[in-house]
Amino acid sequence: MISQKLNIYNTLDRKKEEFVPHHPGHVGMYVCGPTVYGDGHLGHARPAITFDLLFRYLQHIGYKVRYVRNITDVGHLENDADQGEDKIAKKARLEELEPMEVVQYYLNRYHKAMEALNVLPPSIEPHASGHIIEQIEYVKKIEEAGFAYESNGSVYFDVEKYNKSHHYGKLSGRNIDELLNTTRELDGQQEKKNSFDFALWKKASPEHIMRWPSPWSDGFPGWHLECSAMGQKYLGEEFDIHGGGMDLLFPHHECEIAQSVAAQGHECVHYWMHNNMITINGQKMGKSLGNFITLDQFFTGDHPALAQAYSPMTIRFFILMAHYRSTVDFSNEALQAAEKGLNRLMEAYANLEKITPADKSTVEIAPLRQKMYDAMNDDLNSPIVISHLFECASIINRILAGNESIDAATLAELKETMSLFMFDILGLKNETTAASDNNEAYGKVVDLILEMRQQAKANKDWATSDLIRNKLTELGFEIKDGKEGAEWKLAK
RNA sequence: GGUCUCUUGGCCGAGUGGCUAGGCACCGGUCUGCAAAACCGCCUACAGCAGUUCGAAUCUGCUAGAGACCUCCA
Repeated sequence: MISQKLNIYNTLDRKKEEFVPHHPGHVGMYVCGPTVYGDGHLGHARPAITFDLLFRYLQHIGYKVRYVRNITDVGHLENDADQGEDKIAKKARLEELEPMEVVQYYLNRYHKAMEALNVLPPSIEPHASGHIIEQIEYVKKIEEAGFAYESNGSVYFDVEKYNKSHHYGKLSGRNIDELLNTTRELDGQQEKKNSFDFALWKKASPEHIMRWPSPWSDGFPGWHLECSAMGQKYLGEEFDIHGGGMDLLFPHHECEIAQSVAAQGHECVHYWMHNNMITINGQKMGKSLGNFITLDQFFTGDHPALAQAYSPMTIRFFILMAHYRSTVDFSNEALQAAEKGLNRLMEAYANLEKITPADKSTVEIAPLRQKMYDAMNDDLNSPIVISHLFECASIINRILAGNESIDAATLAELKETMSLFMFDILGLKNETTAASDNNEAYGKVVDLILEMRQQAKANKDWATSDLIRNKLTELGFEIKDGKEGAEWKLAK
């Protein structure tokens, strides 16, 4: 166990707090996962990467973490549908597929994208559709506690009653009076006592495909229930961290708090963490606005707004270059800057192999290492960690240029520190070397060509030398001339 | 309309009362046959106005602009 005092920003109090786990040595964390009825876009990468960073760091500093990230495959209403049919059911009818076929298709693609982004799989990835019984039981508990009422086969949460003994709106900083006039007309509104009441169970209309039997009606669980039910099932009545996007703060997370307090008499989450949005032209990238770019489109470059393809690691690095609670604006310029910066770090790391240790060291690594820990402990300040990694890169380059020297022990420390923060904690990985190192014969051919160029240079045959270099560059190689011959690598 | 947040150099993006990150781009230099890469140097900003303070990008107020949530959305 590495002793680190981690501070995280708790949305509940709007300030940074020291993280103290409920059970010493263990962390339970729940993060709202995707609704799998479409391809993941850049916005989906943000919480995945943010909480992957937290997951990795918590494990690194010695916690045993159970990380639950759900898959939403039922329960959300389609707002543009006349009868409020289930999103997945609607998509299924359009494509004439089984609802679960649609779910499986997009889930597979989601997993593939996450793997490409080097996002570790969570400990448990429960499906809402696999937890209907738990959700029904949860509704019963809320009913027994007197905070729910049945109306025409549906069950609603009685917000007004709840608010008499608790504060509905404590997380999002709202109060019930403000909500009175600002709630939208929805299907089933006439069944509710108040417009701000939310559904715990919805009776299914005859054409609704996804439905389950319940004490109240054949129907489906309400919008906010799955996270409460599955969080409790796998992490207990009280657990440490609940994460998700800021756009889920209200009503989703607010309702979760109300549900858990109603069902079990107390709150269950100690730290609420929210990642900010990714914007495009200053506006939130989102499904409803139709301004999203899918992750696959980024990887292939196949989108009118993209000047080029961006590798998964460029996307990951781009997201980590900003703090998770800041908005980050998408642009080709910013992505290209991230790509170049990442290459620089990776090259510097690879260049560690070329360093010959000296007797004395003119550089110190320990203070840098501590600064990186400090940054992580300060609410996961990944941009600061990255700035120190660039400092490491600069040190390596200065050593190679002969401006600094390093002894063997410090060199080992430098390598270990960079590897720890770049690969283990930030979760970056080297994409380029893997591509160029894995075919020996092919590499030797390139070496041979460069040897021939070296001959030409020795003969001062600049025309031939430049021709070879230009042709290789055209083919996507990057040639670097050094004192002892040339080096090459495959440019991306 | 209500609630909340943001506005940092050419671009991206940290930073919350004095020590003024980092990346990308630009420019100058070293190196090179020429380039590239690398190294050295340069660029020193905090929307505007007023206030608090010995001192403010950082605190307070006002003004302007932008965004989020209030409806499924990461």
